[in-house]
Amino acid sequence: MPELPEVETMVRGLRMVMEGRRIQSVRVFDPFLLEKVSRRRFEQTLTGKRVRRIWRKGKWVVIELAGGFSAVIQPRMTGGFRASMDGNRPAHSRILFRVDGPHHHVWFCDTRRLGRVALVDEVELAAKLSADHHGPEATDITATELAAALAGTKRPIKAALLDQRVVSGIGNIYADESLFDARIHPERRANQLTAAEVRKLCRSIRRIIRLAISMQGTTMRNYFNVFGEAGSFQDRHRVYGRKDDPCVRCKTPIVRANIDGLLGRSTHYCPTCQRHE
DNA sequence: CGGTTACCCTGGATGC
DNA sequence: TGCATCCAGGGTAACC
Repeated sequence: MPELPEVETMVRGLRMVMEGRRIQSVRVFDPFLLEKVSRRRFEQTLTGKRVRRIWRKGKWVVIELAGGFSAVIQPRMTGGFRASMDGNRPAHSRILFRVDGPHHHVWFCDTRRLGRVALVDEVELAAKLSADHHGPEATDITATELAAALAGTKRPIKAALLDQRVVSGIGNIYADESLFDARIHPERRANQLTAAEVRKLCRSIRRIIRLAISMQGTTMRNYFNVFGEAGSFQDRHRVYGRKDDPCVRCKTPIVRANIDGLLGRSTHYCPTCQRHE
């Protein structure tokens, strides 16, 4: 579920409960999520290590340990962390990190089990976070960078925005919201946007993603931060989840459609404000 | 190579 | 109430 603002919120919470602390134990309840590492090695490698730093790249969480190893977590659709002071297991909890702070228990929960967890050294970490997987961050991508990434592809602009190598951190919600803000139709071919449109889209992306971070992300159904609190950016959605509602700019009913090349994900837009020409 | 598709999972909502 | 069907904010391998 989470896109960049939700993952950023997640990471800020994790820092409060884990950063600088020592991991006392790790328990993997569902090894299915582990990527190329056994349950035993994952648990043993993390146990006893101090958490040096927690950060994110796009929608991926990095828990950096003293000594050089890092855990890289991809929450994908339904993954998230939950801190607690007692040992009660939350629903769908898959991994437990016990630390030496007041929030002794940090759980990784994932309803659909699509999330992935890797254990990497410095070299593997650099490879995982390279341009093979991630373009510039949506929080600060420049118009020059965006223009360069879009020039080479005739895919629909929305498909390009969902490609993490073009811009890192955007998912279905923020793609729709950014395109509405920039008044660009989601099916426009990426390489046919004018320079002015690319600049505008770039500003919209940065503005919306930053605003969403300040509002702790979007909670539609099951995203909550580390402390179980909902975000509030859903109150500012202009198109996502607003099918048939009047456009805030022109009153035209918002359309929800399936467009090609998006793996069946739904697309919301205003057919009047976002013209296809 | 760029672009598209199938698929990995589970559970809640919707429809009959 | 029960059951079938559809849908979900992601990412990647395999394919054309």
